[in-house]
Amino acid sequence: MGNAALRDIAVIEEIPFDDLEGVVAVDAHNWLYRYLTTTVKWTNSSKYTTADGTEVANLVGIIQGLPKFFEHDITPVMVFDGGPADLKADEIASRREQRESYEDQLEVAREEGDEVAIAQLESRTQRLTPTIQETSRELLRLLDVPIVEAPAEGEAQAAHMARRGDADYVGSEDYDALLFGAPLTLRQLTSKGNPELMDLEATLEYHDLTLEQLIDAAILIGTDFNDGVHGIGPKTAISEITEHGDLWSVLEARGDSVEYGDRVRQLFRDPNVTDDYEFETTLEPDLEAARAYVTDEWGVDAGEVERGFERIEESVTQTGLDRWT
DNA sequence: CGAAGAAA
DNA sequence: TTTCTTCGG
Repeated sequence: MGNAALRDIAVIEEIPFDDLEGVVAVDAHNWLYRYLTTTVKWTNSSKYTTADGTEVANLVGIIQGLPKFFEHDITPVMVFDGGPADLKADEIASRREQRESYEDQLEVAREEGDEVAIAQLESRTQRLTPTIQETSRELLRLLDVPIVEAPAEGEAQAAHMARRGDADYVGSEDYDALLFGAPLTLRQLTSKGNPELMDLEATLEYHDLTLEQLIDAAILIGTDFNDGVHGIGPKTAISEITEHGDLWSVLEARGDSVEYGDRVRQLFRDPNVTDDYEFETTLEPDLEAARAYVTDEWGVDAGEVERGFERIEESVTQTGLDRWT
């Protein structure tokens, strides 16, 4: 099940865009997914599909979404989910292998009934096609937007970067970021109004919990990787953890059990992340190449991306996008 | 995922 | 008051 109940636990406040400054490690999958579901929805979907049926809504989404960052003092770093770490010229074959490898792993997990592994793989596999991943990366590269390849969940990697101080915020709609230990998470970066700031320290302080206890509470409620205990919502989860200390004590006291509790706990406490990344925050986008890529190479209607490019261009000429160094 | 209404 | 369920986006 989902874990929308975390919203009731997390300390979240609206923050003016102009108060933001620094680097935001964006969960690229979530960010892109947003446009693939919403942008396509209310407009003519054929507009975002080429003659041979290739989805290009992601390109439109990127061009419409990036100005949000550029027009304010925040540099996006796009963190992609685990997959091929290297995107060179001869990657088609290896990418296919990678996909099949995921499929195989999923198959094995299903056969074994390993619910946690299934959930984990599905969260990575979802529905960003290889083409979408590839064209997104290429467009971002032309725009000089940094990309980081996560070994597994992009969410976890982004949180890791924020914890190390290499990013000031994690950008994601997902409350899981909190459980992965992201100090500050920005939500609603795509929509019109101001974003929300989710504060881990404030959350822990408010409930007088440790991060480990917060994770345990979340497991009781239910996460993307496990079903919670029936009858336990945010309120009782917090009070039970507070009373008994940790997950196992709570379960023992109530005579309840939770499937794969230890696995899920480990998933959040010690996620698969890497220190092997590097990026510059001084952006030098090649707008001409980006325009050509989107309109000429992929045939996107120029009108669809005109305003977005203009906004990016204005940001570039006015600020050079190099305020951060 | 969020909102709203039912159920507990 | 809190949790469960359903439905819309």
